[in-house]
Amino acid sequence: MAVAAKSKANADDNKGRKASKEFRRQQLIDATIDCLAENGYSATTLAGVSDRAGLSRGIVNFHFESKENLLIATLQFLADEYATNWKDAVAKAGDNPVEQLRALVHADFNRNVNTRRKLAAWCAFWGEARSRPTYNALCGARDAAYQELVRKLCRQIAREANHPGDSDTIALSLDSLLEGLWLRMMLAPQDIKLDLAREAAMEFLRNAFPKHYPRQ
Amino acid sequence: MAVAAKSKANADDNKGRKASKEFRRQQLIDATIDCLAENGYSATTLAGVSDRAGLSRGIVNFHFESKENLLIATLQFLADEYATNWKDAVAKAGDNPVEQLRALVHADFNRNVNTRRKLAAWCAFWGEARSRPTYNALCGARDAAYQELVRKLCRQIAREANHPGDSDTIALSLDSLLEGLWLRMMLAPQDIKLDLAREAAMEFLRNAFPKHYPRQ
DNA sequence: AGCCATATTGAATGGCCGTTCAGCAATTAA
DNA sequence: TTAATTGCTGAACGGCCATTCAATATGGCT
Repeated sequence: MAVAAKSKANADDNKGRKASKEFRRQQLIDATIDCLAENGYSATTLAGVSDRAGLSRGIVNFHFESKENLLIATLQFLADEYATNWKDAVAKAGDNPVEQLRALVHADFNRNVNTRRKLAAWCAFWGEARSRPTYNALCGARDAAYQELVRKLCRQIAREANHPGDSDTIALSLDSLLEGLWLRMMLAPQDIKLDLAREAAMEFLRNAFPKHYPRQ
Repeated sequence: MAVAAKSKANADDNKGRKASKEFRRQQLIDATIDCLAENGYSATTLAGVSDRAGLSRGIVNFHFESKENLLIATLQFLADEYATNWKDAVAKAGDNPVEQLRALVHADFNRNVNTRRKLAAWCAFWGEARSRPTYNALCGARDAAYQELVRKLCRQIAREANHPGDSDTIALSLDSLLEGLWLRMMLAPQDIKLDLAREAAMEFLRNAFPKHYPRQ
């Protein structure tokens, strides 16, 4: 899905040999996400990926050198997309920390980033992250910059409100809650839809900072 | 570690051929948890498991028929242990919903259940759960009964307090927060220790039900 | 048209891993 | 001591899968 990248000015080179290197890479990354979502990490094979992309067996090694590289590139893509998403959202929210934090939370449930297949792919990498340093580094999905920003915003808001609790603890809870909601959406998608999850996260904000996120 | 089970009255049959069937199974399950934690799901092999258990190659198929069965038994063990842990904790907490919920939260950070290796094993299964119905069923770690109880307790407490928010939403957030904290403890164990995670969860309760969980 | 560069193919290769099973060793019963 | 039972072993087998690479197809260029 959503193959956006194109290297040069040539627009619609999407089929056959005309496809640029960048396009092929993205095509294979998309197929990999599909396979991860459908079969899990352990059952994701190069044969499966190339079949799904409608290309031949050797194609991945041609474009990525190895399976490992393909998987890293896939995770890298997910991480970049995720980071771009929340950075854009915050940038659009203006200067107010309260609005910025609200935007950050909403960004997590953006329909572009928060797809079933992408959720499942993230989760597949989480499962392997402990044993692979490279994955672990990229899997700090909500990476250092994200966490730092959440902490900063919580601190600002808490100071304004003379909030009794420790703002860093609230920031940690918020991070974890968002990740936990993603995990639940993966494990039990029938129970918890996007709107419900976002509502749960907003309810958290209302409880943590009642003055800044009033009800109704 | 912590191999407790023994089938009959014979106590210290822990080595050699005397080991009972149950003991061997548990020994292999423990080795599997170690391998999952160390190598991840995809790199967990029967050779690795039997090596770690100090037994021969064919041992797993002898006791479990197949690798798949071993993994299911391992997940089953983790799920049972987890369930026993929170049920015991709640039982000891008396009749008060407030105390019961507090006990439930604390149970999640019990040092018996919340180990690095067990966390990592859980996470390994989460990554595969989407594509394997059997795992998915068992991976509702905080299973139906657990979630039902959390909802019930939140409802009771919220009613007493005339709480403005929807108690089911708070219950969902709490579930997700706890799972998210587990995930974070796995992905970044150096950043977040047991005490910090528990503190974050308790802070959530204080914010959600300030009258019932007062500060200090 | 003819040529070159290069993207792509797919059969061949080799390694790894789950499974099998005939045999061995330990324990128990007779 | 002998026989029978049963836990356990580890070599052998077969299948799957990542990787390689010589051959081929394609598009751009002159």
